[in-house]
Amino acid sequence: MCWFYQRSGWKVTNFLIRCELNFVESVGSKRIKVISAEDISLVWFRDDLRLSANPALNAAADAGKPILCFYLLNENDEQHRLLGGAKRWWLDKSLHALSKKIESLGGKLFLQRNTDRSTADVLLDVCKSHNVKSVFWNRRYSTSETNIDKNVKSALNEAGHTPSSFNGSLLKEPWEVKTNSGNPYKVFTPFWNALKPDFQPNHPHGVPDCSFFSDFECDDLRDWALHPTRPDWSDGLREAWIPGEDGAKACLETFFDEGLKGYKEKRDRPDLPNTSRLSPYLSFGEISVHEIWSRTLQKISESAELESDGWAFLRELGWRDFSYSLLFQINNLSAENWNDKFDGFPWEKNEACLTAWRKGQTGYPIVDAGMRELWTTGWMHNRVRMIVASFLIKHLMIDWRTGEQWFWDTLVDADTANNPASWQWVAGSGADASPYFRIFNPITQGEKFDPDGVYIRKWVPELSKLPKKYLFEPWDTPRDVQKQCGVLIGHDYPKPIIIHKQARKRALDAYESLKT
DNA sequence: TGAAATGTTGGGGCG
DNA sequence: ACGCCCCAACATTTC
Repeated sequence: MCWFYQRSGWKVTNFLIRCELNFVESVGSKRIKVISAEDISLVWFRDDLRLSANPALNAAADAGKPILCFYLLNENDEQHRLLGGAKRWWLDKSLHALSKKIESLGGKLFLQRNTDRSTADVLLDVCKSHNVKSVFWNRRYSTSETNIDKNVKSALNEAGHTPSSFNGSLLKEPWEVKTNSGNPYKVFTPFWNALKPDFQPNHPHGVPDCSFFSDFECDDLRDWALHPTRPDWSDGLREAWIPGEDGAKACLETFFDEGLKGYKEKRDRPDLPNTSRLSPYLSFGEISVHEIWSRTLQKISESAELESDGWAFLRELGWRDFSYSLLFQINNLSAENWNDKFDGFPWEKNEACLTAWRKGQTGYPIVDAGMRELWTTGWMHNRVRMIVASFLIKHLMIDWRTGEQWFWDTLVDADTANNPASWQWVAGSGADASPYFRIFNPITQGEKFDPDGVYIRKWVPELSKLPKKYLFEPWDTPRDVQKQCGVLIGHDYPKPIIIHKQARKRALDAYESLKT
């Protein structure tokens, strides 16, 4: 069982406390030197771990002063949601890549960890110590993050520094897309129709010409111990991903070469390579969404047959902005139902079922394949995310927040906005949400979207020899066929933990009770 | 960016 | 030739 809980809450917390002590012991010996007579600029990297097409960095370059590149690992959890295990792994690699890139340009990334002070105090210290005049960053959009950033901004202003912020991660700022009456959209399609026509990508091109400030001592990334140990469960992640800006660019090109053509239809097929897999890069800001937009438009203009596929892909970028606009409007999108009717929903507590879901042992092959892909690679195909989410929420009737938290811990692309917005969409509590009575059938969804069973056989190898006829409902396999295929249902692979038809009825009854 | 139940239609088998 | 049944295929509605 140990492997299983390694990434979840309390162990991570204990782990952090250990590291915090180490840090406190070692920090006293470090002296931050103040050597520069000339003032410098600071670029505060957060969810924008890239040098190219980075508005904050470009603005700093335009200011003409040497640039101090700064990253703060915020583990002061009163305000900030701690990263899950998979993202901590990714962050480690991404910061390493960013450091190398900055070093190749003659600079250095200032790494600092924050466990007990306010972010504003940390920033003020750094600015004072290094004679920083101007501070540049790209904006974040959750309430907890905007609160932090507001505090930092006013603290810097009071102390005589000059903070300025930019849009580095969205197509448009949430407050820029409004209905005629001036309110934010609550339905995706009109939101998209309002955003799409006059959107002009405006992130700068390439890496700006600038000089870096690197005369400082800072934390060693290795001491942050973001990489998992005891056990190191990250092999599957390492095989699946190349975090960092170069990996992001390579990923985009691969998608253009192998996935874009046919995207509109095939993006729903987990057995095919037609999704972009850009989500983790986007969530860390390793690639500019404006750059993706213009490169896609360029592809469309080069080849007319990519028109509908290209726009289907851009529309998904629109969903990302839509999620952020919801995040921006609500105090805590991962904790509060967007639609407060759901506050009274009779969620079930069932640890055994929850564990089976997390481990990919529900007895429904398409669900288990997805959950195992997630555990192994830190990622899951979008169609399968909807299926497993629907299964947890509607078949097991477990609170969507529980699923959202599991995804937060295990996804390399766990996104502040997309993750909770999508869970709420499936639950029916979200904006423009899937109607409550839309309950995925985990058998027919498998048949429809993994028609040859390639995806299921890959991730649920114990079923790999089953003929297609039984692959989606393995419990119906005759005993002798089970023996021939080397899998005993109920022994080598679980019987379904819940009967679809009964679960469907139970969910419909529960949702019905909301109305009264 | 569903699924299931229910309703309708039309062709073929058959008395 | 006709009515009747069966049922697949499709359409509509209901959850």
